[in-house]
Amino acid sequence: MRSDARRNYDQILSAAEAEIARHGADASLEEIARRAGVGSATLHRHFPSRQALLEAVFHDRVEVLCARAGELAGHPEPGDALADWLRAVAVYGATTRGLARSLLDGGRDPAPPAGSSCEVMLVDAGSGLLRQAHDAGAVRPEVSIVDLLTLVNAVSLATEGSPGAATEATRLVDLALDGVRPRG
Amino acid sequence: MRSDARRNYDQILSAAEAEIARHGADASLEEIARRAGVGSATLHRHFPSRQALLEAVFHDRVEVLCARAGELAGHPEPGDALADWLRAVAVYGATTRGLARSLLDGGRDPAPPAGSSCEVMLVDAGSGLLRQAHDAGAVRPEVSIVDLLTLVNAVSLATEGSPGAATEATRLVDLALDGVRPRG
DNA sequence: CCACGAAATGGAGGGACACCCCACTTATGG
DNA sequence: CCATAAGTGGGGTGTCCCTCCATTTCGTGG
Repeated sequence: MRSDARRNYDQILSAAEAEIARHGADASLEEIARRAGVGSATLHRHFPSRQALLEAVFHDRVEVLCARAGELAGHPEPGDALADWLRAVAVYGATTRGLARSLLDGGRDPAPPAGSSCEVMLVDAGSGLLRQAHDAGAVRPEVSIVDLLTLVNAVSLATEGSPGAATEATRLVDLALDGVRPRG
Repeated sequence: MRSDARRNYDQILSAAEAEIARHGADASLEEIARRAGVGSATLHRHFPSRQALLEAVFHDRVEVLCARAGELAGHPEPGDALADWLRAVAVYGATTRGLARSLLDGGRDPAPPAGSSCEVMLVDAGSGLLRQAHDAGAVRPEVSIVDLLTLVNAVSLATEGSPGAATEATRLVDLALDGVRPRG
């Protein structure tokens, strides 16, 4: 990759990060190009679709979440480890504008870039935690990782943008984990 | 209201219904006006914002849901009645393109039209069912109707458009009601 | 050091959209 | 029947996404 191309790529990415933080997943691509100091054609060559740009912007953050799943893998209480991780995913999604929406669309679309999408990364990272939780009998056997991530992402989506989004998202995830009906 | 105005209003509404069913909440307002056989200015006068149009389109359907809540009010098992209703709301949202999105945005926005929005209608309708369920001890006391509708709407949003959306939505609502953790 | 080919660029332009203005049409009550 | 106010829609503006292509820039082999 030529050095000027790399420089432009990075500038676009950081402009996109700022703009998406301000306006969410629907941020104007032209405005991003403008702020990055490049022409719109350059943006479109580096990122052929809006989804591609979103994935690139959120890739680092999602990687952090995946790393957290790795740390939690050895936790003595697999059920708590899974719950902690799901809460973390929900909070990230609820507080990072556009992420939840991007994950939702990314999971729906024909998923052009094969297995490297953010959604796939999260599924892979969560699968291990869920397996351990299953083995420990801490999670109903019929629950899949896709179920859990769908639910958590839905919560992120629904709470994103509200004041106290993180608190709200955590509450709702806990509610789904424990159930609406009282125990006992 | 003059008779021709009323006629145009109705034509816009039915065109919007068809177009939103085809393209979701992002349907083109110009296309709706075109299919209704009116100018775009007419559409914008009758419905000052996209949200206003969506609310009008979904008003009837939401009313049906509210009526269903009324029917379920006298059910001998308040917990089951609430669960039935929440499932119905989730299925409606998941199978009616654009509804969930509309409810989400409607609940977030400054809500211009005071208390007549679809979101408020559902909150009102659900409050009675939840109170009865609370009294019967079938629902945790700290759970509010807004929590439940947010969760259910989130599920609708996340499953909308997928094949078998209704089944998927029902599954996830049941999961949230019973909890991810097994009962003991 | 330089010239050259490939890589990269960005501005212009096409097509679509939301929204607004304003000259014109039409329903309706007296 | 007609005056008037309500209602209309075509066209204009500004924005957006995306593509084409003439031009510039990089990096390398002589």
